Amino acid sequence: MTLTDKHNHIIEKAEELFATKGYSGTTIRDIAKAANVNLAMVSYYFGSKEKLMETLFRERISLMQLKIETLLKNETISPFQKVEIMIDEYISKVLDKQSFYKIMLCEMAQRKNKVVVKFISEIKLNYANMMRDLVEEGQQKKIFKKHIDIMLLMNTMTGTVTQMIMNKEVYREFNSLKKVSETEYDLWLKKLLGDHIKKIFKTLLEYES
Amino acid sequence: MTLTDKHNHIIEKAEELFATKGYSGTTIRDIAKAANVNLAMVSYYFGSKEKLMETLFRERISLMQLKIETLLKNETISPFQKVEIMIDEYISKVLDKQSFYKIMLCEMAQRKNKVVVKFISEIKLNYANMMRDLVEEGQQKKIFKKHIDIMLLMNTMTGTVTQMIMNKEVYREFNSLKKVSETEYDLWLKKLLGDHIKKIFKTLLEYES
DNA sequence: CATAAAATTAAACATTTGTTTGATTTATTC
DNA sequence: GAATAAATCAAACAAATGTTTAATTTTATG
Repeated sequence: MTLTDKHNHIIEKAEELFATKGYSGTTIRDIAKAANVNLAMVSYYFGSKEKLMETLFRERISLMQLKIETLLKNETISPFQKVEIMIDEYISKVLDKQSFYKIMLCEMAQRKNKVVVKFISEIKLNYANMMRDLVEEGQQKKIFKKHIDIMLLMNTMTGTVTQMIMNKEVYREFNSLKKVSETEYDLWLKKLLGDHIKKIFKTLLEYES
Repeated sequence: MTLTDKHNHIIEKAEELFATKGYSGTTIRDIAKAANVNLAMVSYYFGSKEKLMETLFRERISLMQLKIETLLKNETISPFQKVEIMIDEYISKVLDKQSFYKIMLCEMAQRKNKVVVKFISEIKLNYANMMRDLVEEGQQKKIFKKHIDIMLLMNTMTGTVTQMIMNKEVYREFNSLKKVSETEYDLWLKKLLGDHIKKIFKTLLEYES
């Protein structure tokens, strides 16, 4: 099924609404109004509300895939530099698609839609497998420690990023930061998260020198 | 408003349902059936579905509060040992109340119910303030580093725990672990998470020796 | 331009929703 | 034990829900 501009427009609006009101909390009428199309169009284009959700996931998940084949082969950069690149790429993707990540989070908590859960599990495994490849390279070069719990490590990364996004307001309040624009804040957050997670990964991965 | 056994029974069932189906995805009929009471009883006892949710939060949030006044005054244990105790206590509470934490997560992502968002923000600030006190003690004793981002640190803890809970199945699959009972797995998870987070906190808080 | 296909619409459909009602049963109080 | 209050119930309510229909408009095709 190839998606037209109309499809994508509806998906975009649905994504925003699902993120702020939840799947069940969002009505087809909400989506139709936000997308400026007739109520019947949603069913006409996607079949049903559930199928719209699944199409949204199919569409977004593919964008979320990390690609490191070329990165892995590159001999000019160190294993940990590769890990750093992967961290940066992950943070960029999440900050770029915050709405979708919120939906993913809630869907994973509730595990209601089996198709959606499968998508999320797959991307989780994809991330972990990439990281495993990177870690194994570092281990073979005797730079990284043995017995690394890859998925625990990944969950520290994904968890930290998720929490920082979901608690932006609380973070600002606690640190009494001045109000800046959303994009400006996100840019700063990207740097903060990158440095923080890299520091954690460094101590967990590398041998003390 | 003092809660009777009947109140608590309905709250408990509602909690389970909200966690697995979401707030909007759960109907009053669902709750009534699960609690084995008449449909009208929910409104009779709580006023409305929304007020039931808020009562649930008021009830659970108070249980979640960390208490460290006595801990802070205790001179016989080191600042980092205090941090370790706090980490253990947090993990225990979350693992004990996984359903509620899932609800918190989704509610914080959606920020629809202002009363609920306020409760969650308060507990977040409560945790951060406790940690700030502990960190400041360690800093005064020249054991902890300066310029610690308390809330970033806390979000790494809460995020890691959350992700490990939400991705239990994926974790097991990735590590091809054998199926054990839920409680058995949680006990093991508690240890794993405790060690992991303490290690992270140690490197982020203490000066290298 | 005529015809077929695709897109769009308002209206209707049957369910499901949260909440209320008014009667009935149970518990409490004097 | 009568009177009052609290708890429970089935039924009803209007509003909202996802989906479909059948008519109309727009677009594409020869």
